[in-house]
Amino acid sequence: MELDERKKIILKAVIRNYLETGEPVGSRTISKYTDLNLSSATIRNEMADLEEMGYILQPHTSAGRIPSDQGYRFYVDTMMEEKDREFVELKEMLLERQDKMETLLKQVAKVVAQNTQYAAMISAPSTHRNKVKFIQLSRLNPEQLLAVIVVEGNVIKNNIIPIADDISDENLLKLNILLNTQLNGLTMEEINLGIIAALKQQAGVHGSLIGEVIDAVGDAIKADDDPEIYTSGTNNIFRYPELTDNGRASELVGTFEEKQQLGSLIQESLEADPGTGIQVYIGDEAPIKSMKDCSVVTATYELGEGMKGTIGIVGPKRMDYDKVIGTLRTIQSKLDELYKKE
Amino acid sequence: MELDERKKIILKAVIRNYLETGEPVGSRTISKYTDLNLSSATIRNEMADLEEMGYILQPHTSAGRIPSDQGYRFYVDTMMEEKDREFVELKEMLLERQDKMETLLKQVAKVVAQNTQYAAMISAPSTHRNKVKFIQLSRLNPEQLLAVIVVEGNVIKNNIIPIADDISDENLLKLNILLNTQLNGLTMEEINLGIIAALKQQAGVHGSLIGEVIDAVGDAIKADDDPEIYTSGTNNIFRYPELTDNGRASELVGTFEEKQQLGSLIQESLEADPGTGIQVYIGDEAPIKSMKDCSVVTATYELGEGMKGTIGIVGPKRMDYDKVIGTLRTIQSKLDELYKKE
DNA sequence: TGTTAGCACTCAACTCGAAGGAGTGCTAAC
DNA sequence: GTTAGCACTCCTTCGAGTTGAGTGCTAACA
Repeated sequence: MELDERKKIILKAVIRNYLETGEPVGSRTISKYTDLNLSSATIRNEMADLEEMGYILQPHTSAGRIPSDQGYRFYVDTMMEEKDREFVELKEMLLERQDKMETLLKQVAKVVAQNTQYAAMISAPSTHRNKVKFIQLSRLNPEQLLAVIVVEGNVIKNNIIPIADDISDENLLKLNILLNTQLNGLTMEEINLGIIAALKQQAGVHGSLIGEVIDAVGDAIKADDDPEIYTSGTNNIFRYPELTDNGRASELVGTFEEKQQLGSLIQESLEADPGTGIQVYIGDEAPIKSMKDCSVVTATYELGEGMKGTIGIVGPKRMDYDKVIGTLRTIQSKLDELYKKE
Repeated sequence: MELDERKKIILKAVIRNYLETGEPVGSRTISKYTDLNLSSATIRNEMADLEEMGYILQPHTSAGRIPSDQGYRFYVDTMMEEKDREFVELKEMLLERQDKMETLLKQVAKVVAQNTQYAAMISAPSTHRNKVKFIQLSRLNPEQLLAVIVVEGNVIKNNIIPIADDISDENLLKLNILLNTQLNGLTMEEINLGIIAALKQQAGVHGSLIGEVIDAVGDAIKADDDPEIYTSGTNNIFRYPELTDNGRASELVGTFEEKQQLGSLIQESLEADPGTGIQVYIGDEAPIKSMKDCSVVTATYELGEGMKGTIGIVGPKRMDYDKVIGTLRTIQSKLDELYKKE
């Protein structure tokens, strides 16, 4: 069977109505709601078809219809194609460029959660593809060196390196020059074991000490800080009984604490990004079991210089997709503006 | 009226029983539970007295008794006096000394939450009283300096300082020497505006540029990183209906996300610490409104060099105080061991 | 005087059935 | 193809009745 124009209108009306009220939608409501001027009986026939086709379903025999996952998917797909969403005016917007990335990200998560009334999460941009701008080794004391590495985007990494023997100022200076000339301009991704080995060779036969230090610097660069993810508005899930009834709240709250699980979701969305930067996962489509009754909308953001991160919004399937996507687009562009001048 | 020995035994029996079952305790239960060999009628008389004295209360006329806040307080106080708690064997213990403080703290929170089955939080040790070990300014590029400050305990702070004019290598070297000779050995707390002003004077009439840089270094030192607090096991609160019924879960989950509120609680417990390092807040005693139906147990820990932080456990009032306090004591000593050798 | 048995009473929790109502599917007529 | 009408379904709500745990009080007992 085909989804003819009238069925589409009815389907959309059902979904819109359900998004607003959260209650199953009956045929009489649709009959009044739309300007199709059809009786409820006719609508009933159409709705029976739509149910057979899998777009809507009945919680029980004598109830109205609610959208199925397939129905939501249809709605999201056609909506996204149909019109470019307008930007949304954000309330309590207070995004300023921050010294600390962390502060900014927490702010963004908060603004998003407050504006949408869903749970929000945000991942720190990966710096793997950022270029090393500056490396410095300093002697803290005879047993410890301090390595400071600055990459584009002013992300700073520190590492304290324990050393077996003291190192002379001269050697330290040489080492600093060597590291900077050889590594500056490379991305963290590019600095692999081969390059480290080559470095060691160039450092000459200064003995194992230098080798150790170079290894430690390499480690510091590669060190994959576990995925930094910040969340906000977790308690917004309590606004939606379908997410919290039957003790499901516990599972969801737990998931929001397990940053690793959220990380996998964000990873997935980065990989699957078709270019629009926005993706919608409905129910089982998200790779996290505890979110099977949720919808997740993710957006890739960019903070200049190719630093990409992801914002995610988690809410009930009857989420206000328009508003959420609008909010995310707005945030995307604000962040873009904020860091354009760099 | 006095709390005679028999009343104490009965009160403890009521509390113990309620901690185990979570159900109001009736007189017949006590009559069998204790070896007082008293009939339920006698117990009823005693319980009526205890209620009048405020140690227990009835949810409704025909129900058993549950402990009041005052009752819990009595229980905790006498228990804590009576015996030194034994340490508790921790399950899934995996505490290793970590390069990153953050990783360790998250681990501790997780271990505590898993072992107690309550919600746990931990604050990063304050470094205000730690001494500055090392300061270094480096030139990133003509417009930016990088300030790196290392304090005892190997805590590293970074700051990028924008400068109006380029600075010569010579001046930078001088500045570094000045900063290190003047500030090393002082605690972050001690470095106030007066000292900064004195520094500026010593730097001479090098003009406003140097002054600005010194100010920025001062700011970097004082910069109060907002209280780093990590939580784990938030979803454990769902194990206790009295915390989650009537939509109270939302408020609690929200509180666990608002690190600032948790910070005030931790601050309060640091200030009130009588020396034992362990404190119990029952109901309203904690300074956070949303925790009025909870008990909070806090413990101060120390990571060598006077770096003190706080661990907190939040659960229902009918918390297994013995186990919780034992767990915290165990953690305290493990952390102490872990960092003793520094 | 303290303890106990006995009894009437209270009140939350559970069960059950009836009533109400929203909504459907089907049929027959337009 | 559309619609009015009607029987049917099934969730929800409500009140009544029942149950059972537990109490407070009284009177008797050691």
